[in-house]
Amino acid sequence: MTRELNDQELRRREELDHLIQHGVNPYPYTFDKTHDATAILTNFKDEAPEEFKTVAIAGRIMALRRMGKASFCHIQDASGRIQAYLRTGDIPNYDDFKLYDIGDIVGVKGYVFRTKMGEISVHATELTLLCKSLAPIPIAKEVEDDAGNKVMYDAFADKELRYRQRYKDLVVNPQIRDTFVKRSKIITAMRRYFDDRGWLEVETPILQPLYGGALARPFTTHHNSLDTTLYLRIADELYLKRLIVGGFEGVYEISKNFRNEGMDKTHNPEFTMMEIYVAYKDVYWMMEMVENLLEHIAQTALATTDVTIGKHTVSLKPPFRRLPLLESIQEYTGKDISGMDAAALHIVAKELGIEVEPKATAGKIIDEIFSEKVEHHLIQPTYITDYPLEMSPLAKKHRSKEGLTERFELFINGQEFANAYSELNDPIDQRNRLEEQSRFRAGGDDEAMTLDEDFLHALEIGMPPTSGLGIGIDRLVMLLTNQDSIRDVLFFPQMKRLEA
RNA sequence: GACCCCGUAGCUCAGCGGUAGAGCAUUUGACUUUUAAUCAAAGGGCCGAUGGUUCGAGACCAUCCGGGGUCACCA
Repeated sequence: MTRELNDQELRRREELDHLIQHGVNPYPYTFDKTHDATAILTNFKDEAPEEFKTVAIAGRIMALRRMGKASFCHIQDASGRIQAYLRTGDIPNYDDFKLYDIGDIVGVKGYVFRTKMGEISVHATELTLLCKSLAPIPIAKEVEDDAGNKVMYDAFADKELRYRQRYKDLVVNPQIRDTFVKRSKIITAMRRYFDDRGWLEVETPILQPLYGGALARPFTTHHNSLDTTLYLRIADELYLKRLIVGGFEGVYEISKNFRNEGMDKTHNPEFTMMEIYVAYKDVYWMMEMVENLLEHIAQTALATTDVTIGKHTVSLKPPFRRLPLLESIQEYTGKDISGMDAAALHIVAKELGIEVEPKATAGKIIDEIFSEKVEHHLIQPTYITDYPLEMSPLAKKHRSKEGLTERFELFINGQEFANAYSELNDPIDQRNRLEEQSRFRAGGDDEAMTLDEDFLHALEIGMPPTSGLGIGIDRLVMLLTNQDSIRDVLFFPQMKRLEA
């Protein structure tokens, strides 16, 4: 498909042709870069300019001021921006420079100096075109007003275009790179924490013949050779547990999960989850591990445990508050619902002004009350513990509290961040619970779990006592980078396809 | 899925019934230390799409397509 070129695109193609006619390769192979822009800016000293007598920088031209026989441009590399000064006579190809544009990638060799206006710059002795840009980029200009505030002119602000063309967003709004650099640091810190403790990073199938380990609608696909339906995983859980059965004592996986559900500020159809399983541990051990882990990550990635998110400051310093689910409801509603059956809970929900479906089970109603009345209060890190059995088909029964499980969810800033159990390893109990899920499914709950015979067989071989945890990485990054939309922590968030 | 807002030049936006506008970007000219460089001139648009109302629609109405936001769904 060809598309009509606008005047700026046509002009750049003409310039490209001219450069080629002049013997310039507009797309050369390498450039020997010696310095990052920021390294020069921070290390250059006026009393010792000889330390920067020959530098080679490379990057994209982001601003261009031509003044006849001399020009200034700003060159942006991964570290930042530095000004280059180009003068006829100093470089042999100054005339070709007129065919360069904002957006072109260039290499500049030269010496560092400070201009009359005080800006540290590179005085070019060689100029090399490294990539001719054929499409114009938006130009963001930033200036400080009299009060010292930064004012943006012509920012690239259209969110749709920024998400669809993230490459352009990163060029024009380089400050957003910080979020993604932090994302990488967060994941690296987490990985290192686990590796240091001897737990093994593993990979398990994304294409699964049965989906399980969570309650969600899957994406469905088809394998041609096997002529069979496969599902994109909604969770790693059942495969990681098989590895614990196999004898590994600590395994974790950081990977994409896929859920075929609504999209909003905290949900993308593909998202990154970390799941870890450690043998011979229970959920109480896991609480201590998680709070230490989060402290470690915050210290490593942010150098502080006090995190600003929206209007709140959250402290990730251990220990985190622990609050049983039913007590949390009592604390925020004044209602003691312990021991109530579904009928009694329906009445309580009505008193609290919460609408629930008439056929809702006790677990669903409790969850509804929690979501409506408690969750948004949980700003500081809080472990909600002791979830009802029917809400937790893969968690071990509580060792002392009837009808409850050994489970916690971690809430921060009113959102769920982690979910963990003492993992159910009794194969007979597990079969009963999954069969109950099957009955929910038959009753119309299309998100109830499927029964995975092979997983049950693995449990029959025997899984040691194990604690497991899942942490939503995207939300963790949002928390630690003070972003309120998941789209701002994903390079390429899911968008609707545009018609041709 | 419901409701509200948005879609006009490469970018950011104004125009809200009467000949399509501004700033930046772009082009041409001047300028060998500029800083949103400056000065002078110029080009650039199926006003998201399709129907309708009207003598006349970028504007009003309807539908559709994209996006943002609230809510619902996501235990």
